[in-house]
Order: sequence, then structure tokens, then C-alpha cells
Amino acid sequence: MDISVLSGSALFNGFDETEVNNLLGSLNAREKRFRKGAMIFHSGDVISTLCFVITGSVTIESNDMWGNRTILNLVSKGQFFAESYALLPDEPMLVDVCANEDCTIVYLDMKSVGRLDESMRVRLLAKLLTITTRKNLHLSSRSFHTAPRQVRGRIMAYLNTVSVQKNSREFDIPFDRQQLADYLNVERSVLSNELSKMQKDGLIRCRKNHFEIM
Amino acid sequence: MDISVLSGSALFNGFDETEVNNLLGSLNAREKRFRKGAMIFHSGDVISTLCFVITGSVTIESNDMWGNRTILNLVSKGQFFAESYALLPDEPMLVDVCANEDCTIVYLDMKSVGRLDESMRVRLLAKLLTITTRKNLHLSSRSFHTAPRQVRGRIMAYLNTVSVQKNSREFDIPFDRQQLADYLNVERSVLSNELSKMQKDGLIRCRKNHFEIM
DNA sequence: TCCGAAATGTTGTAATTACAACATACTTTC
DNA sequence: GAAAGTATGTTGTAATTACAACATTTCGGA
Repeated sequence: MDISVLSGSALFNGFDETEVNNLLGSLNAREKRFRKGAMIFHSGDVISTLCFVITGSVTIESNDMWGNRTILNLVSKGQFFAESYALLPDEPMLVDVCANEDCTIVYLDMKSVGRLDESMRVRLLAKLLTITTRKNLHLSSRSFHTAPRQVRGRIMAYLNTVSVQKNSREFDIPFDRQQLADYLNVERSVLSNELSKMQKDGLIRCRKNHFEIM
Repeated sequence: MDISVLSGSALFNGFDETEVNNLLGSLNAREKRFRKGAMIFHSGDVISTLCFVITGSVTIESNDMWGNRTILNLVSKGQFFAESYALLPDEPMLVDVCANEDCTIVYLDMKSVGRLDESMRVRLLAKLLTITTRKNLHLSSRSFHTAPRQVRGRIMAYLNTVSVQKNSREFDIPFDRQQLADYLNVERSVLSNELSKMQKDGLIRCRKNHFEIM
């Protein structure tokens, strides 16, 4: 297993190589690959493993009974997902997790955390706490992006956040049109249409997933 | 300070009375009262205190520049809020916190957690982790409630969750009409109208904030 | 009980969105 | 480079929502 990505992650950052290897053993780390589009978890699944994206990316999404998809989050290389369900194993998943591209996932069993010695445990808990807290802010962000009633407001709320994060008026977004539509909870065609209008109005320039705020 | 509510909370549950008092001292606990409608925190505030609701309830909300309010969460007696910002003190708040009714709040300084001895710290971190993780699921829930495109779908998604939580087809909700509208991101009048139609269609019965799913 | 304030319900119209259908552009594969 | 497949853009119509205006109900004081 390639531990270099894991070592630099929010969970293992600060642990030396020996410690990381010990932790991977204690947490019964397992690696698995998925093809783009593959379902990694289904709504209703009960899990106790924290998941780490070694390569590629995954989407956390809700697919309702009418076929509407809502993308709650996109988790990229170097990030974790499923913490909530791993740490609260009584809660069945309410979301689907889907490979956004070919990807490699490492599973870490959270049931084993209790068996770590106290000093290791306190360090790991502090890291886990940071991860879940940051995830919290991400979830809040999405609420802000979908809060505006109009499509244009949602697009601008989202683009503004990305622009602030990347500290530039020009940037790439990780979504294609359909995914952006599913993230912002709007129709794809309406999104395309609104992007065109925004370009005509001189607010933005965009081509594929490259955007520039004017 | 009345510590009975605190003792039974998700943070201090499992600590005995002496330990709770010690922790309250170590974390520099401070109590403050607010009148209904008062702003407890404003967007942009930087804080390092975890907050606990002793009495009453507060709303976590986003108010955009056009006067639209979005209620992200309602935090009731016995629950915590602002964990994310307390634990990541570099992140300015993106939300407003507002007294939903007269309430009493206890502030706990998270900068002091590092000064606790290791055994106390590991116990506290584990509790904090559970709190943030549960908050995570709450934030996800709201995304599900606002995911359906139609007003009726949103209402049903929300009522369904409450019904499952309370394990009954008949229950009270903690929102008035305006607040429910702000939570579901719809117009109040459209919400009222849709509730009427749903009653005519025999799907629900409701009066004020009491609901029954048929 | 009456009044006033606040909350909730109802309705009509303008604005927006959903959805389908189709056009165009871009990619991949052979 | 042609063909097929996928992604994106455009348009029109039906459905839904926003918003304002007003009606009705509820709830506390006076």
C-alpha cells in the first residue's frame, strides 16, 4: 500500500512513518479500487470504516425515488469520507457514495480505535475531530450555495466560494455541467442557459469547467 | 450555575459531578441570557467557545444581502452549537445565531482543552467527536429536506424525518410557518398553500405546529 | 370581552423553473 | 479522419414558485 498520500493526510499528518504503519495495522487498513461510476456505498448500508481517497474522487449523493440526484459533496484525493457513519455505527447511511472517476479507497476500521494506547488515541481523536469539524463547514457551505432562490444566485454563491478558496478570479471547478446542476439543485439545461446569460451580461467567462469572474 | 442540564448533556454525560465542576472551571464556563430575537453571534465573528443551550432554543441561520433567511438548524435545550468555529478558530463564522425564544447559553472555552490532563482530554475529545459527528448528520438531513424540487416533496421529506425520529405518525414540530418555510427554503405563503392542499388530498392533518401523517 | 398584534391562510399575477426535444460541440475509438 | 458517443447549449411550453395584497384566525393583554 502506498502510504505517502496517507502520511500527508489530515488524519496521519504529524505521525512518523513507523507510527503510520502501526496505525494502519491496528485499524486493519484495506485497499480497494473502483471504476468510474461504480457505487462504493448504498443508502441503507451500515459501516464502521472510515474511508480515505488515495486516488481519484468520489461523490456523496442522495438519489430519491423519482430519480433526482443531489450531490452533497465531492471528496477528492487525500480526503476522507464516511466518518459520520463510521463513528456512529448505529446510523445507517442516508447517502450513496459513487466513484466520480477511477479511484482507490482505503478503509480504516474505527471499531479498533478503542484498543489503541491512550497517547496514540488522544492524538488520533484530535485529528478525527478536526476532520469531522471541517466536514461540517463543507456541509454548511453547500447549504449556502443552494440557499439563493434563483439559479443565478446559486451559481454566484458557488463560484464566489471557489474563487475565495483558490484566491483567484480564474479557476477550474471539479464538476461537469450535470454535476454542478446536481450540486446546486437546479436543472442542467437551466444551468447552461443561465451561464450563457451571465456571459452575455459580462459577469463571467467560462469554457467547460474553467471559469473567470469579471 | 445550574449544572444539571450540563451533566446530562452529550459532552459531560459519563463524568461525575466533581469532574463536571472541574471541567467547567478549566474551560472557563460563562453563562449569558438572551431575549427572543436577540443575535447571539453574527456572520464574520471569530470565536473559540463551544456553546451550550441551558434553556430555550436558538436558530443557526444565513441571512443574505437580499434579506432572504435560511435556517440551517434549530438547536434546543441540552444541545451544543458553534463547535465547528470553536474548534477551528481560524474560520470566521458564516452564519448568524439567533435566540429563537428567551434562552440561556453557557460558553466553554475550547482553547483550554489542551491544558487538561491526558485521561480527561481523551474522554472529552471522544465526546466532542460524537457531538460534531451527530451535527454532521443533522446538516446532511437538511440537505435531504431541501433536495426535492417541489414544495410538497420538501414538506414530506421533512415530516417523514420528524415522524421517524419521534416514532409516531402524530407529532409537534419546533417551527412556526415562517421558520419552516425558511428551513425548507420556500415561500411562507406557498408553504401554507401547499399544506392546505395536502390536507385536502388527505395526506396529512395539521393545526399550527401539530402534524399527523395519514 | 374587546382590541391590536402576530400568525396563518387564500388568491391572483408575474416571474422563474422543469422538462422535453433538439442542435451543436467536443472526445474517443477505430 | 469518420463515426459514435458524450457533454453542453438553445429553445418553447407547461408547471411551479415568488411576491404582493388581502382575509382570517389566534392569542395576549387592557
